[in-house]
Amino acid sequence: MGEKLLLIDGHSMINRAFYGLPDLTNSEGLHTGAVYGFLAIMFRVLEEEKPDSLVVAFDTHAPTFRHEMFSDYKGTRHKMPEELVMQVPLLKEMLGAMGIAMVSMEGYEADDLLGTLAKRAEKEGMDVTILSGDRDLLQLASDHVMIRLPRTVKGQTTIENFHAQEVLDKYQVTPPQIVELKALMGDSSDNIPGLPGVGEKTATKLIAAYGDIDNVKAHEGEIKGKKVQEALRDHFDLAELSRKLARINTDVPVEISAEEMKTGNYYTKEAYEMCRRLEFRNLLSRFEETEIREAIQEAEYFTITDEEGCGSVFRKAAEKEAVGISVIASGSEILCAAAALPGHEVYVMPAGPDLPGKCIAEGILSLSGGPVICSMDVKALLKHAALSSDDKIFDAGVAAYLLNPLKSSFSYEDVAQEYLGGILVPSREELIGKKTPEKAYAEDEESVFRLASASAGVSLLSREPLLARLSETGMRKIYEEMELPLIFTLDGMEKAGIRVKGEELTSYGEKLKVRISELEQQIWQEAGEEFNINSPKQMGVILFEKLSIPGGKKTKTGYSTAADILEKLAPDYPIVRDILEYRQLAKLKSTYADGLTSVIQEDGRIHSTFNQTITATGRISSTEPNLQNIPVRMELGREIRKVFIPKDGYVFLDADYSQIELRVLAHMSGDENLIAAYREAQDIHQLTASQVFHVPFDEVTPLMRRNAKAVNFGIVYGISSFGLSQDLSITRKEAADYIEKYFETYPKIREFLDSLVADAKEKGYAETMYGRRRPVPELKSGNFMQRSFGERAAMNSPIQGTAADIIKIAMNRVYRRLAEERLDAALVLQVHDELLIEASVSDAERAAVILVEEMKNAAHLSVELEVDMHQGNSWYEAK
DNA sequence: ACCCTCACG
DNA sequence: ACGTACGTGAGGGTC
Repeated sequence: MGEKLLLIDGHSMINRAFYGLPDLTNSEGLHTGAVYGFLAIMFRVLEEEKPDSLVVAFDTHAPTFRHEMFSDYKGTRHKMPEELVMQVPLLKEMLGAMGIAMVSMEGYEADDLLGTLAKRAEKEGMDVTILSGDRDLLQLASDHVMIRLPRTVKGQTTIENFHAQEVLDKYQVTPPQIVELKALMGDSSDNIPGLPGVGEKTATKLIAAYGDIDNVKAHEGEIKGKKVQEALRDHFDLAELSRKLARINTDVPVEISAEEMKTGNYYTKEAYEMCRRLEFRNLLSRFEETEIREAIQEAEYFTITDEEGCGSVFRKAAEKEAVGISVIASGSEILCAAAALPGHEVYVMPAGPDLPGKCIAEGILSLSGGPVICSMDVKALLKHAALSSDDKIFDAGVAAYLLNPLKSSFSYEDVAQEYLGGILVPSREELIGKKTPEKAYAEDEESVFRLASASAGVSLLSREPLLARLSETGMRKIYEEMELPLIFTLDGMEKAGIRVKGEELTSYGEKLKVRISELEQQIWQEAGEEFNINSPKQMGVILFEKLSIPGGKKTKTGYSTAADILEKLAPDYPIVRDILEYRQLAKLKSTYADGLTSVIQEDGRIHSTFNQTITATGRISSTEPNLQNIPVRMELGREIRKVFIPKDGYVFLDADYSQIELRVLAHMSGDENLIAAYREAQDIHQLTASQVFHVPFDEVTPLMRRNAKAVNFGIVYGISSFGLSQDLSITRKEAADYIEKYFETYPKIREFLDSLVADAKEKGYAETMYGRRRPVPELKSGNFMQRSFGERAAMNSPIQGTAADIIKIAMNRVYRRLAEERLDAALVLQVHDELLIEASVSDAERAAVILVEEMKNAAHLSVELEVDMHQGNSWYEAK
């Protein structure tokens, strides 16, 4: 294979990085985002291409031969914003520090230098890659010159590659003809003039048919379209000029030796120092973790296809200090697994005739008590191998979540990007696209092997850097003592599931269906026409246009038909009342009656998934189905809870914290008044009303209590007078008045909330009592709305998050004690401040004591944690 | 894919 | 002036 040369279009790439990525500044206020973006993509391409030589070309300030030809020519260096101009010397300094060759030459653009160097290298038999953001470079593509154009779609950068053939495929013209195209259509970004009336479509058609503009001119008479004919006749000189401007000069007298271009070690001391100065933390780890990069790049891969081989892999793994494991499965059936061992070895084990999935599972289980078992998702692993909470495990997904709970997913490639210095691992998307691993496995085993290997490898290699970051951020303790045990607690709940009376759920649905049909007819009659009541758009038109009900616009897309709007209209319009009832019933039927029925498994139970790495605040979430939003507030919906029942001979124990968030607030703020209120009161909202409105406790009216309760909620959410006014349907002024009175009564609460905001502004994150962090980047926003949101999040997250921490502690303790004391009882649900246990009748009493005790004692605050517990033969009864 | 609506804490 | 309460997930409609 020939030598490989990588050429980078310096200005176009830094421009791309500047506009495509968020700006960064270091602590001295230096703008660095574009430099970072440039380096990130450069490293990515370097690792993909592994070139033997590398040159970065830059434009100069001086006018070029094109300006001499055409005074209006703009070129690529016009009008760069100051923040970007400042970064060019920084980039050059960094490249210099890394020993990377740079070229620029007065009178020529970077394009011309790239073209010249590419042609020369090609002549010498080298393969050339040009990295640029500028499509004009496509004219240089050939069989040995590849143009790579990065594109960012939804935050994901992909690179489009063009040899001559791809140019032809995509543009219907050869690379040299790109110039002819531009001659006809011009280019507004360079200010290259085009022929009037000729756009991309016409230009492509003409060049594809005639080859070049001279031949187009020669056949002027045949060309359809009077306008185009006229343009060719009157302005052909313009096209000739544009062609000259567009054509890259591949014969520039640029001098650079082969020796200068040779790649060496980029990770020099100078470059390291500069990364420190610019605060490129991700890049820094590249310098520190070259061994890790080598590990991935130089790992040896083995495929194991029989039991014996599988056995020896796990025996070998058992001797190691740590091992990375990933499993690809279809339901409960293992398709393949990968084990990554220290020392750059990765074993892929596809299940097959000589290697049953069960053996792989046993192999994983055999690691129990041995090495640290590392995985991107330990809970998923537990579905195949029931490791114990005493085993040493590392969960890279959970660790990465704690370090940044705002990310939507914790894939191995993200973890590699952030914590392994952006080492190159094939991304999931590249390997299997949008297909499920199951489907991809059926089509192409190999790609799934690589997926499993990458996942296992990254989980192993990321352990040290992730643990180090957890220690640095003070979250090592909650990782180890709260989140790791929780994996087993949640796994237990998922495996337990909850029994559901399927037939009753169905008949409940049918009952709803009858009433829904009645309402539908009624509504259509009242509307005077049939329409889709489920469509807010159609309903908006019916209500606010056809029936001229006042209530006007609300959303961007049209009329709001949300319940709070409709409720205000209900007293005056029967149709609105019917719609509200219809909506309620339709929701119950689709989401709950039908939705839950469809997820009842063969054991007659529903097994939800409890997600530990989703929420910004530290709460858990529940999916497929969501069992944390089963109706309770309205009686009709609440009835659904009657179908959730314990198995025969068992009962439900349901315990929930009473106002845990408000109690957390009382404790964290240290407000003596609120603390005292909790120590005395039967009813905190009534007492708040009494103190805020200055009336004796016994004279608090229901309305006053309701208002005080809303204020209490509002405080927890990060109070705003607007929000409160909406909730209570009062004016903003009245709401502001309530808030003011509240803060007068509980002065330390105001101080506390202010301090949360100030703290988060300074540190960039909000923090729970236990040290769990939630970044709040919105606090830095110049946008008032965004910033206000950040302030509310900074007030709410420590409160909601601390409550979440407390119930996690309680869950783990309950789970452990039920097991240790060998009670016939299991946790089955968590609903943020509520735990549900299914206990055998004989052990119910003892389980109840454990449940209440552990919940109350999960934290010792300056106010008691009060717990209400009920027993019942359905969730409905136990609540 | 995104919006709207609505169920829960 | 800005036009919102905090945190979730699911279903249905629309483009």
